[in-house]
Amino acid sequence: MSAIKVQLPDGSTRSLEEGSNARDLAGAIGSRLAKDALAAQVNGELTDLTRPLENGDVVAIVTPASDLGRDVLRHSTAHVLAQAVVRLWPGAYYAIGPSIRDGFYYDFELPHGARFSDDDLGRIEDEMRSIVAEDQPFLRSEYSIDEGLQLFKDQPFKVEIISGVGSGANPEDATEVGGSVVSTYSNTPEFQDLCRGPHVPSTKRLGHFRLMRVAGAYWRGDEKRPQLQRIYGTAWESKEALSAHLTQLDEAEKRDHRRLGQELDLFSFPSELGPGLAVFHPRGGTVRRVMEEYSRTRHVAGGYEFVNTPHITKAELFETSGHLDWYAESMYPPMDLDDGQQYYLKPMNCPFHVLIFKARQRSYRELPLRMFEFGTVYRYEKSGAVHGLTRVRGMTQDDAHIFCTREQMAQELADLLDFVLGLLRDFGLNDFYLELSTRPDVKSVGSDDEWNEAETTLADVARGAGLDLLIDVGGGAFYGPKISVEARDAIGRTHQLSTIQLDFQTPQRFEASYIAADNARHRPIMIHRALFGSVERFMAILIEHYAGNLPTWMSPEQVKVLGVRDDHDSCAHDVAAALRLDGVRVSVDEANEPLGARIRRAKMEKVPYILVVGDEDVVSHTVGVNARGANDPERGVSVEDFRARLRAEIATHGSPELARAT
RNA sequence: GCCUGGGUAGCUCAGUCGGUAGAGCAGCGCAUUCGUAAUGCGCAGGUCAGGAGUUCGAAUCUCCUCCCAGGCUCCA
Repeated sequence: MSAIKVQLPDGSTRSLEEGSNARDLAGAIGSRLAKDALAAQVNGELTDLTRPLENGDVVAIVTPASDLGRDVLRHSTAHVLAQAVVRLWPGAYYAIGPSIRDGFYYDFELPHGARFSDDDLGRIEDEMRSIVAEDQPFLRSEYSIDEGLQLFKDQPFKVEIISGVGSGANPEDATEVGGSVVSTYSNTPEFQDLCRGPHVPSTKRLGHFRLMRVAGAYWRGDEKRPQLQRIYGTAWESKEALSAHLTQLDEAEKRDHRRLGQELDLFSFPSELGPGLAVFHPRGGTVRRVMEEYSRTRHVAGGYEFVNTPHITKAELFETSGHLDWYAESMYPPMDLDDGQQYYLKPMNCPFHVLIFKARQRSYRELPLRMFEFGTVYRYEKSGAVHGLTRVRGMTQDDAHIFCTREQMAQELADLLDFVLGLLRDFGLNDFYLELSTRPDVKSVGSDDEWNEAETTLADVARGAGLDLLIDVGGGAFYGPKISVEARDAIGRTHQLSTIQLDFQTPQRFEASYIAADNARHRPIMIHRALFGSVERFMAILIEHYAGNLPTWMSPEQVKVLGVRDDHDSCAHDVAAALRLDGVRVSVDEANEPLGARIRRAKMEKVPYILVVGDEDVVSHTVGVNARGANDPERGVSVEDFRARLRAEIATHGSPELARAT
């Protein structure tokens, strides 16, 4: 009997009989591993356990509690979902069912125009559990393209995928099939699915899943093609992991900015105004004001000048800029005025800033010229796209446009990236990576040379920042590529925040120029940049990042002072007055309710500091300090000490709580 | 825009078979004077999202519109 040798991830080698597979290997290593094994990674390629190994292969056994393992079991759970749906709705078409972050989905079209409703999820889940209990093996078979077409002749979506692979029309289908071989998995003769694999050995290895929701999804993500119904599920390697995930979803829901916005009385969306139009209440208005004031201060220091522009304009402006060519659909419809002119609400600030640049002749000595505006724009977002403060129809951008020479742009961009990251850090975000979005396939203007230069310049700047850099192919604006700063929040979610776009086109379209040292006209280049993105969205992200516990410097109310009895109220007012001298936002909650009730209310309002004054404090000029997030209140803190502490915390934008939590 | 689900007091929600509207919190009034997350009693609060229809009778059934949620598409 000849033997083969395979290499393990730790570098050691094992001898196996010829024809052995990864399951045999796992068994040879240990019974525990054999029991856990879900799939294998052979020379970097994910495969079933049953595929025969070859001499010299590098083999890793994939187990459930790993990213690859979860991926495999989620994918297999998606197959079980499809099988369950076909059992319950004979004749259902099933399209694709990949694993995704935290789970999986599968897209279906039911016969006779039937549709899933939320109530169906329970029955489907029950059916899936019986399939799991039946301990069905996942068996792989391989066919030619023609055989595959015959096999799935009753499944139009599968036929399209197989034909697509044959013709090479959809390269991404190669992830469903594999090259020119059509592979399938069947658990029982009743259900067979087109799939590249790999899968777990048997359905009994699954089971810690839950179907989450049903949603519409266009076939191949194309809104012109039929809309299928997608069922989303989550699946994990253990009951504990599943329940931890569900708990985390609950936690995320508790910090949802829409919920906190209501609970903390920050903002609302009056239905009288229409979708995606928010009003900021006094408390939310305070947060906004603090954010804007801080941003202004930083921009002054950063060499920006401040401009203002109107909210509506004649159509001509957006014809020149090109926005009407690409974005007319998502602009509010024009107003037709008596003079025959059409006026639009502005969806962008940049063309206005170009006009300011053009208002007089410019010299190279003025460059870089940095114009900043909190510019309110209106975009007619599709009704299904609006979402809380993060996707609205009226928003204020912290928008600036920098006009500079080609020689200046690399340095200017590098300085800008530095400026951006510094500002974001001041708001308490500090885990970043960058994304470079390149020229879109169709929606774009300009020459290849210009785009190449712009992309190369941005890429160099991005790499110079020393952060991870991802490439988002085709994700740029129509006039130029962009760098976006992505930030991870306190619960690990990532948000696209600042964008920096390099634009050679707009100055040309508007024929902007400056006089250079050679006494000739030259074309400036333009950098578009927004740091918050929009004030509304950035506020939403911060609210969720801090779970509503905004750091003291941003809190709508920073201190609440409570007297123990009503004869302490005047002392409470004195303390508040002293703090107010320091610019602290402070109020007094007078003692006509029990202290505990007032403490509770202040806690629910997430006030950073609750000060209590009683008999001892009146005598010794002290307060009791109940800090948000601290375990125990302090007693007998001198008013002067507290003032100094608070001043320092506010000045440094400190967040003792977040520091405590991490 | 499309698919699914939803809209009852300021907020969170209950409301059975179609029989005429309910709780807790918040608000207001009175009493209570208290040392770190809920003092007691009382009062007031509703076009059941809006409109049309079926019915002796509609929060409840049907249709249309508006708004919200989760997705898909889109996101300068």
